[in-house]
Amino acid sequence: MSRTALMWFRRDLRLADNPALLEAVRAGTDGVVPLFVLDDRLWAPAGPARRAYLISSLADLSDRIGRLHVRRGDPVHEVLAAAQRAGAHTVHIAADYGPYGSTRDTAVATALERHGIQLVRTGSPYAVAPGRVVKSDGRPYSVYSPYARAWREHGWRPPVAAPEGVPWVEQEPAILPALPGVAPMTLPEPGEAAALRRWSAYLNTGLAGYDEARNRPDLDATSRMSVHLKWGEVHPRTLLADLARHRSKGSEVYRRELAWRDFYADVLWHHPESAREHLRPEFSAMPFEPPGPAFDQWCAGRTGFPIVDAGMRQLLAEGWMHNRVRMIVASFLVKDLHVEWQHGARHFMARLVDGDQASNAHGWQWVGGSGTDAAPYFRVFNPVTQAERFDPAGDYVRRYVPELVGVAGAAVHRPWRLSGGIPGGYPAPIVNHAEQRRVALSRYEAIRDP
DNA sequence: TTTTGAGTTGTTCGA
DNA sequence: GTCGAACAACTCAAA
Repeated sequence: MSRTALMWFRRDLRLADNPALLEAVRAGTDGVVPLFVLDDRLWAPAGPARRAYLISSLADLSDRIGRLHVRRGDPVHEVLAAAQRAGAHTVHIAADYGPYGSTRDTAVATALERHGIQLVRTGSPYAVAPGRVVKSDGRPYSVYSPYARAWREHGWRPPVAAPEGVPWVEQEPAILPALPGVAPMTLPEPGEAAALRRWSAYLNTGLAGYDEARNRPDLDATSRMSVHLKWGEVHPRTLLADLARHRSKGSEVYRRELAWRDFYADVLWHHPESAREHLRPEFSAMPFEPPGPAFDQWCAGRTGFPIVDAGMRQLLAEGWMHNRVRMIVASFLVKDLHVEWQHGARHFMARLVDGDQASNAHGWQWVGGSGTDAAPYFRVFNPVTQAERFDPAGDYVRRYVPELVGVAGAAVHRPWRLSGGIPGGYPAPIVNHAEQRRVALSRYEAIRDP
């Protein structure tokens, strides 16, 4: 009887701290077939940055294990076909809790079962899997703080080591398919080893000051773990275990950010429709503007508000944006341009190298006010105040907005005030913020008490 | 069972 | 310039 197992990698492109892989090794005494399926449904909306990063991370994983089988198509067909070719009796995965992923996995499990093959789910991409932390009445939390407290009390397992001497099965030449739509751009170094190197360096140099410096886009003060967490090149358990050994205010705050990640995955698990719809139904009555020329200017980084434009251009250039700036540009789209959050969220997902459906949709809804535990409606980010507070010398803006490199210091945040006028080629502000703030507040007022 | 108070990444206004 | 209050409404947990 065959003892071959199939390890279906998805968002867990690592060998260390990978319980599903340990299960596969335990079950596959005769061999473990490593498989990745480029899922057509996920490939198309991933956008050039995320596609390019994924391909290079897969190449890295393939190098490390000898040969990763990469297929493209419908997972229901590809996983079954690969399992049958290998004679595998079990297929091993880390559970996916997203609206599409969980449905897809159920379909794959059903197809496998018809052929006597079992889909074994072990672990998840989260420290605490969605649905595991609930209130005393059994219902899910809808507010972050109590969730985070319960999340901490619930706790998580310690990391597990990478398996040694895995009998990887080389089934066929695994050449990454030539793929259209992969943009040549400068992306973070991919792979598990690079992720752990970066993390280790951050632990020693950046973490202690994280609580303050994390809000400063002009500094390179964040860990940049988001892309590695997105693809599971590192598991949050690994980070949490290291955080516990590096006690500081920065460490505490960093752990809270990991709790936000689990919280949003939990919210999406309980409310799958919130990936696309307002979580608070009253927002369906909110008047929004259809995306028009102003939306295009926002996408292109030509709103005339330097901090907004710098952020949007960083996104286009690097597939990444500093989190503080994500909030500023999101607030600008929803509350200054009155465009529904879904349009901005879609643009983000098409560009971000670390784009995660749960964090993205609920980050946007937090800003827009329609989410679980969202910012109160009257919290409208002022793009100039935010810029002066968090990019005090204007370095971040000048890095991404070449039209303004000649403007020294914080004056760069108000180019319309420069004595020589707005530098050539840079747009005038497309809206009056104070005015649009009042418009936003009155629109929120309207849906509050109909 | 009911009450109370804390929470939540901001801005503006007026003293 | 600095500081506290006001800007709502609601969840959650402790009292």
